Amino acid sequence: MDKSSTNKNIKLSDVARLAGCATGTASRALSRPDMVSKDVIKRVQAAVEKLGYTPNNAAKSLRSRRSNLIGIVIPTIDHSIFAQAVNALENRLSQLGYSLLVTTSQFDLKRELQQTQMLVERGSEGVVLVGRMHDPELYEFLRIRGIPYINTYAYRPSEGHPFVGFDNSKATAQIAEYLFTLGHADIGVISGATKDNDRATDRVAGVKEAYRARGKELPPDRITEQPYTISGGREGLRYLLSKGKRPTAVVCSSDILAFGALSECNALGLHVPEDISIIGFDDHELAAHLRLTTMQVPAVEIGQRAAEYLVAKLNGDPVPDHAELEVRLIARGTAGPPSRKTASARTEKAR
Amino acid sequence: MDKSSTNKNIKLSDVARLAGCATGTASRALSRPDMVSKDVIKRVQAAVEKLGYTPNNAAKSLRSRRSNLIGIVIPTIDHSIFAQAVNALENRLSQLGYSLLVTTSQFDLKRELQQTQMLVERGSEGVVLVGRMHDPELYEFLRIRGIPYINTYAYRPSEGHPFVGFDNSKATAQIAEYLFTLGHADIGVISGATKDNDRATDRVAGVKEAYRARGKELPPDRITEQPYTISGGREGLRYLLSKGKRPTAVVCSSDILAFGALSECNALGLHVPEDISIIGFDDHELAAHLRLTTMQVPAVEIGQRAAEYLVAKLNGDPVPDHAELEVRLIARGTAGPPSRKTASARTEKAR
DNA sequence: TTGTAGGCGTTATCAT
DNA sequence: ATGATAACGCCTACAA
Repeated sequence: MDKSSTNKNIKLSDVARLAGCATGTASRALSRPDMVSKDVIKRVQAAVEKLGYTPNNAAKSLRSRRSNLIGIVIPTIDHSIFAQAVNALENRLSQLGYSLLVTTSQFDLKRELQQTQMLVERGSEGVVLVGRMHDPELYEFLRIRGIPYINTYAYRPSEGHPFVGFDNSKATAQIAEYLFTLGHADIGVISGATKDNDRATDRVAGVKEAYRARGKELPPDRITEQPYTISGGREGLRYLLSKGKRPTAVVCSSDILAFGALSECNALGLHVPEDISIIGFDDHELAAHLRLTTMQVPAVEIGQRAAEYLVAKLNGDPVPDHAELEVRLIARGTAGPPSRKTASARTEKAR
Repeated sequence: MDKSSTNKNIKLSDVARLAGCATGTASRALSRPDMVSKDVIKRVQAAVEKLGYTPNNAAKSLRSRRSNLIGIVIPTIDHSIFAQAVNALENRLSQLGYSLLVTTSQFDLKRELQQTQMLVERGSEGVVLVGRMHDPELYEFLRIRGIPYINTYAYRPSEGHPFVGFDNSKATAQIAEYLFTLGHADIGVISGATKDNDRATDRVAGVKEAYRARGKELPPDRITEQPYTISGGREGLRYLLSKGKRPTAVVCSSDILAFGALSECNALGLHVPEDISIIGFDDHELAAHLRLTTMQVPAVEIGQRAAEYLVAKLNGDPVPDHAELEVRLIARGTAGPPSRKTASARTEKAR
């Protein structure tokens, strides 16, 4: 390592000169060592080392038309379930020789479109998207440019897009069915904002479908939309309690909401699951700790599979366009049979 | 929007031809509209629209020697406190016209070096680092190439590097001092792995320093290192209880560890804070919910400031190299005065 | 096996 | 204000 030099603009031709060969040869020595003599390779490597040469990726990309960059547009990174997937995605991409460009849509489909275009301009060869509903122009943009992409955290192959994830509405339908089996007949739903959010929308829809499958309907006042926060969950629970007879069970579309609901039950002196059952979604790191019954989401596998899918596509390798991953209902302590006695009208206590 | 064409390889010269001007003029029309006539701008924009032109970023970077890319190497994204900072960093960078390349070191300094070099090869103009201890070669690499960088989540200006963050050892010293003031004299520490992790190391050191400031020493068997998980926290608490008389308070170097410790106390029938005080670090989203007394860390501000610092440096704008951000001890329900009666030796219950 | 030379798409420079 | 031309650093035919 040459310590004194301020070797900023070392280029391959400098390496070649020092190694006593042509630039093209030096290039081959580095990227196709099998096409070059042992001796030259050694000299080139020595020169690289001595000069502290780093390839210029812009030039490489320009010439080779390959950036080795993958982009992801995520609603927000500040969400443990997405963070886990991004982490897994990055690790797998890194192993496969790709780097990850991360950007956020803030749950705004127009912004998602803009950010995707930006990622592509920046050279992303493939794009990871969250959910299944995107601006139609987004799909068109990707199609025209021939950029491979994959929808994650959702599964709806009939829509004709590549998916790695699970069907959100089937997942909550399964939760509701589980509650029905336990004996519940009156279920409330605390949802995150459904606008521009197909995961949230589908999760609410799943509960409705489960009702319909039993020939019933989920009443509109059994659904409340709240911000994805603890206090959103608390507020949601209070809302549900304020509508006449209280539901015997509550399905939350994220664990954070469920934590808030749990917290509010605690504050109100409601016993879980005796007085009311609460079920979450995600299997957050702390769900086990709080004994929350919840739906486990394969975030890590989603990240890994998305990486593998895109890289396979880019290499022209065959790879299925649809991977339905398993979600698993983890029965812990917050859901049980409804209590025999009719729920006493204690809603006034809820403010 | 031209729907039928498969406009992949539209270049600026195509736009220029359609707009009836020279390539260079078209370039200026897009990037320096003030140097070009209104008329040409309009024609160029129309041509861009019609052809669906997207600039080739590799060519742009190669020629202009600017990538508008910033890189970050983070131990893991899968950690709410880092996720928050990355989220804030990305949002701020996006506003400033930069994109973010994210990569992870997995708490390994050699890997951190490699990843940093990779980020720079990929064209990052600036680099965000976590912590203050890095491979010396990393600093050298950045210095030689003249790449601006900033250390985050730490503050030690005497080391001669740019910092935006807080002094981890001062923070835990403050926690220990708070406990001393409450009347505690025997404090245990549950730390994350300190290897290659200056934040963890400094946090342990802070408690030691607080002891020394009072002319005492923190006994080695009052410190345990555990993985950053709930069960790490539980295990850590059990370890501390297994060493003779139990400490009256425990400082955890992250909230996750504290949640585990709390959980274990609960399982053991230990009342918090009557029997034992527990303090965390981070002010995790759920800390308020669990009434955890903890140190609040300005993750969002760290992310924003890091973005602003690097962009200012790249623009040649003056900007201070050191920003010490405030941490704040949030007193909630898990720390209080030690109980009067001598703690009964109930350690055998802790397995 | 190695050298030579042209071009990837853009912006900068120098004219006009 | 605009046009022409030359790089930016690398890779890859093609020639030797």
